[in-house]
Amino acid sequence: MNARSTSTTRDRILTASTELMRRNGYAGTGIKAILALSDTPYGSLYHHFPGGKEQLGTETLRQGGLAYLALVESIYAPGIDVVTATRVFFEEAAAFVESTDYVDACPIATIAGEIAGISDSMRAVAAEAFESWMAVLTSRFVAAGIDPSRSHELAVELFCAIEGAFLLARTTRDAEPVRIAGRAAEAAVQSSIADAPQHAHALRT
Amino acid sequence: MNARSTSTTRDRILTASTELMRRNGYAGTGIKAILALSDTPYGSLYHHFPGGKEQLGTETLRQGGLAYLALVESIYAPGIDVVTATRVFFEEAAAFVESTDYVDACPIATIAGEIAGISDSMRAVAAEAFESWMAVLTSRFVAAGIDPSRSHELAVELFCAIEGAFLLARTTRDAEPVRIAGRAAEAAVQSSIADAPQHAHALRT
DNA sequence: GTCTATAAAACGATAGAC
DNA sequence: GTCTATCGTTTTATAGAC
Repeated sequence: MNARSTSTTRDRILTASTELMRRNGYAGTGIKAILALSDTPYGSLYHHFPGGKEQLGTETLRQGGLAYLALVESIYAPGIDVVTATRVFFEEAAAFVESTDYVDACPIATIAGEIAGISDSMRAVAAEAFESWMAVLTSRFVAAGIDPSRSHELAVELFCAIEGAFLLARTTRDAEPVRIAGRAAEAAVQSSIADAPQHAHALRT
Repeated sequence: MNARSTSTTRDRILTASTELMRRNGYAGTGIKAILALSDTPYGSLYHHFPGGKEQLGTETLRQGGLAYLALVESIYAPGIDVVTATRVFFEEAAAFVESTDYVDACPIATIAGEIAGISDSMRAVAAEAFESWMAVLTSRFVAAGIDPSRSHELAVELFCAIEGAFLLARTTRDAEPVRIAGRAAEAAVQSSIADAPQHAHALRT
């Protein structure tokens, strides 16, 4: 056995789980649907995921979180202008939602909203993923000269804008909310840079 | 039979459904759990909701939408300063999420995210509810002297901010994102008024 | 590690007495 | 309109052959 063959089946299951759960949520996605999509026999799933559905959900959240983290890091590449990055991020998000006919948006938001109140272990993994995205944004804003405290707020604002817009876009089958949220986000980043002091930080009244 | 007794059982079922589905979603909420919470026998549900679970979900979305519409209308009361209303709205939202130990937030967002891709009829009802809230916001902003097109964008931005913040607050068990989003929303409304070409007098000072 | 057959429980829904 | 008993299906999970 080589390294590739030992992880292929497991990855295929996880890919199918991510695709289905991001659309229909955790409770709305059946084990059998995951097996059918990944073309995997029933028993293999419990060999690779002995913890059953909850383990599968947890690792789906983790994988989705890492995938989106990579996307955020690639768009907010170190050294790239954060205003431009913000515009590109929302533009690409809007185009993506449209390209999937409004079924796919955030890989883990639907799951997170559903399990936040019933599984604390899954909730914690989702929280970790969300915070990892915002940590990247915060660090990029700080690197752009924005006050650390303001950078964190800005990251939270951007997160809220994109997630709220994703929900609205999927529900109304219209990507315009993502573009509207994007223009607002871009302006917020722009004005935060304009307000940023060059050296000593001044207290704002 | 009088008017009150004919609607009591039905309302009790709907109240229980709203409470459970807003937390655990549509697929995550079982009929039996709704019956147990509402202390209603099994058969009564299918007497009042012959369409079964999907009808129950649809009317839950409708009721949740109307309840939140009333809340938005009460906070954004005609004649009240929209900047103040925005601050109050987010402050009360943050306090509410905390008071429920981060399990309750938007009454229909969790359901909407889950069913957007599987039930077009339920999706349409959720979209109608979301748009009714934004219509109130838009009309209030227009009344405050903000350009109609800008008013609509502002309403979308506020919707995205609160829904994204709700998701983040429930997932991280922290209401601070709601407060951060609120301050940003308040500033956005404020600056939109400042940019407004005409007089921005509130009807009442 | 892969696969099938099946167990055990939960689900949505119905029938029919009252 | 209320309530109980129960149907048929689907669900998660396991057992055991290969």
